[in-house]
Amino acid sequence: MKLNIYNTLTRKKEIFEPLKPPFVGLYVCGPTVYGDPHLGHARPSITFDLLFRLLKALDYKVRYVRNITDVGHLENDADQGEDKIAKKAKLEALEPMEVASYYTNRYRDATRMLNVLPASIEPLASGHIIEQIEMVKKIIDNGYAYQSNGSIYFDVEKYNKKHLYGKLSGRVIDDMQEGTRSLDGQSDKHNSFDFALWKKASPEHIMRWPSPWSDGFPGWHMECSAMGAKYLGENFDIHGGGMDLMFPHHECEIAQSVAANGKEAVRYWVHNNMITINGQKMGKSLGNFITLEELFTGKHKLLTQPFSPMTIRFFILQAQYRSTLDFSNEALLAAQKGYERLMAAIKTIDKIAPAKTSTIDVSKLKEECMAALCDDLNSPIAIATLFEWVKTINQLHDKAQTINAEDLATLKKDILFIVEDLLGLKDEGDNGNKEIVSGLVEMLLNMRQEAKDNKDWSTSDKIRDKMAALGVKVKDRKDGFDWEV
RNA sequence: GGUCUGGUGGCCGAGUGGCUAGGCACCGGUCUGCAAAACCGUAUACAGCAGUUCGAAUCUGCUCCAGACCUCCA
Repeated sequence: MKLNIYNTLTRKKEIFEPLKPPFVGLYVCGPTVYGDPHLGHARPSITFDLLFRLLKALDYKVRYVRNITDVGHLENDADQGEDKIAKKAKLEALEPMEVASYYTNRYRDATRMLNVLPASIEPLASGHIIEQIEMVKKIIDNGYAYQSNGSIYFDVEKYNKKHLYGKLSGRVIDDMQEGTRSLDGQSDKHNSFDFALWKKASPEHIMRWPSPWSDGFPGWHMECSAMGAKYLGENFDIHGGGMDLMFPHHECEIAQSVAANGKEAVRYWVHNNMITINGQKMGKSLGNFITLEELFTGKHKLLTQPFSPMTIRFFILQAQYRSTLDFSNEALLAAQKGYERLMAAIKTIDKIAPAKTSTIDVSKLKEECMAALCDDLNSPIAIATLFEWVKTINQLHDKAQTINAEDLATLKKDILFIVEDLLGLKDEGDNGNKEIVSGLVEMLLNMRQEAKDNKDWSTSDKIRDKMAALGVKVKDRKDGFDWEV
């Protein structure tokens, strides 16, 4: 089965053909670590985790590179633009790397909870300064960058004469000139749309490295080009990220690669859409985001209850990655119920008694789910298919249909493969359910107490015996009961 | 202003020319001491207008509305 994937570059779904099968190079823009990971971050994490899992299931040997941006990401592109990490560090009186490490850990914790597989390589921008400097040198040597007050800028106009700047985002350079004319503080740049490859650090700037041009730091777009080339080669298969990165970030990456190496690096550009809240993009700059921790704990004014990591994952997978997905308590609650129903059905499989013959065709499950996922990661269709099987499983349990032992084994194997291995959904089980457990035990024992009060001894003994069998010891007292596991 | 998406039933969300996903919620029924679960069934929809077509949610045009990007954002 072949993967069909939407390529932003061509605005079409294309059959995926790796450059060097069976190897696949996948690069995805990770977070800039200056704040807590939020629901928006979960989207690309899960989307490309699904792609990673699917590619592996298709027997490709995948090298998945997901970077951590810990330097170079400016607040804006003007000369006075402040590095995001440095700014946060100043605010909290910390070493910049302290900030970066803290939020990197927070990000890793959150993605682990979402059952996102670790990337093959998770490089830090700050660990690849040399590679970035080397790439800037190449661009300068090829005549596509100029120096200005110790900073190096990419000469977009010159590049655009030979190549097409804007091919990914559909942007035209002449239009852009008008749109951004009003910004001040760009005296170092020849044109407003030129972007920084290397920035000279101001005296108070802490994060700085030596370079042939000045003590400074690399521009944001450099890191992905440099690290992608380092770990995946000058030519690789897939580059992913959020749609909001399409311009300027990814556009600049293309220009940098062409300017440095004479060819484009990426074959397939894949972009996930945004999560919205009340129809508006959820984003740090808009201040309307909900962090993942807030979701997991329910501590946010917009949340009526906590939502588990798997509920979030299921919620995101219920939409196709190229559509916007609107957040609401109602939608999350629906996702939670649906997820629970799916998990319950998987447990029910073990209770089905095999029959001599099957009235169902088990082979279709895996086939249809794989076909859906291979069609541009259509996880909603895969999930819809799963729910048809949830119904079938329940019917089998009710003996409205029959299944033989062999098919039953296949059914279980395939459904676990789709749900756990591909979609990455796992049973959250009893973790952290102590309150529920003790609540349940108390409730049972209170019921038993009522039975005892009514002298319904058979019931009360039955409850005690069954609970004992489950490992709950009941101790009667004069005025009630004690219990322990 | 430029570029680009999208508007599907109470909510979320698939679906690119006929066969009208799926989840959640609702309603009726079966089952059940009651409840829950499960099963069976019903209902509700394609922003508007015009056009193409035997036939359009799906194609074309226009209108309205919403959103994204054009400064940083996943």
